[in-house]
Amino acid sequence: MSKQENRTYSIQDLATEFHITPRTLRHYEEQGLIAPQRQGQTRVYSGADRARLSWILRGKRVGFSLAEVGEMLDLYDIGDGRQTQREVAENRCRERITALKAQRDDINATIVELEGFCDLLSNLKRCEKTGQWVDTTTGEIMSSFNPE
Amino acid sequence: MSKQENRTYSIQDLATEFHITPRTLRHYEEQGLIAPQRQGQTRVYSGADRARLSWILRGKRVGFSLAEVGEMLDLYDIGDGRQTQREVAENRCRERITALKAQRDDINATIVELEGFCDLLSNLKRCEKTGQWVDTTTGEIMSSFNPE
DNA sequence: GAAACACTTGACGTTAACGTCAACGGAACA
DNA sequence: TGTTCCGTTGACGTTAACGTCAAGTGTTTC
Repeated sequence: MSKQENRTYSIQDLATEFHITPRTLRHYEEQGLIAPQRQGQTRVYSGADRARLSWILRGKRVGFSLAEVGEMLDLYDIGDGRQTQREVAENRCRERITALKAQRDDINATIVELEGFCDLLSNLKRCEKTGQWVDTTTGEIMSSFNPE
Repeated sequence: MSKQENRTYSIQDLATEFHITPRTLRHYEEQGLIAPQRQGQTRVYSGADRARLSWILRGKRVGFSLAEVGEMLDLYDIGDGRQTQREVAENRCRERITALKAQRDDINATIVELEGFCDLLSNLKRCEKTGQWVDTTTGEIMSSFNPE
């Protein structure tokens, strides 16, 4: 059904693909974020491991700590737990969503502000009159400059 | 023109308002992110300092390091520099915007996925058939569970 | 069968972003 | 005038997330 159901990956395979180092993968394993099979001593990663890694890295990109990523992954695993466990998981999950939305708002605000500043830089003509840069959050003047 | 043009703030004022510690403010000063006036030894923060702090903290919330925040603030200050300086600033700025948009995409994807998982938790009935949780990024099965 | 690889496990080093503590200074008040 | 608050400057401690060795174990390759 899937494209390649049971492919496996070496530590270097995943490291190269996701632009990280083998050390990083071992570190994630030490932290209990991922647990590949072994062939003797050598780690063998499955497709599910790869998906987990992808999740971990995206979690990192959005600002989660490894501990937080671990907690989120645990939530998935709790999916098959008892009713109360599931409710706890759902609440933690919704909290995260709320936090992420707030973070998205911060990012949007920053983008707007930086774009405004960029436009101001690329086209000073339109701002010769004011020559001031005002923070959109507080309405305070952060700095001023003199157009030529 | 502004509401309260020339108010000042003590280190504790700002610490309390922004839910940080005085130590943090001193640290930001050590890193050259902010430079309040002095009355003798004591730091006296202006409205502009407050705006700067607000910017710093939002930068942190969106995932900037202190060094990156410092660089961004420098860009603002370069606004009044020479033409070439300004072009450099604008490029760096646009790079940042691109990165922020990518980050926003990551956040949106994470929100979608978490919301899907939340819904799955809160209403298992609809998933009794599959009982599997699939990563949206890779299409790989991350875990499975048994509905009651 | 020796060399070259890829992988392993320690274990110590590093950087960022503060926390924490000691020791001190000046105003304000009982 | 002594204590109680802010505030200050060192300076060392801490945590997270790896980096960076060293030293050893298999496997393929010439």
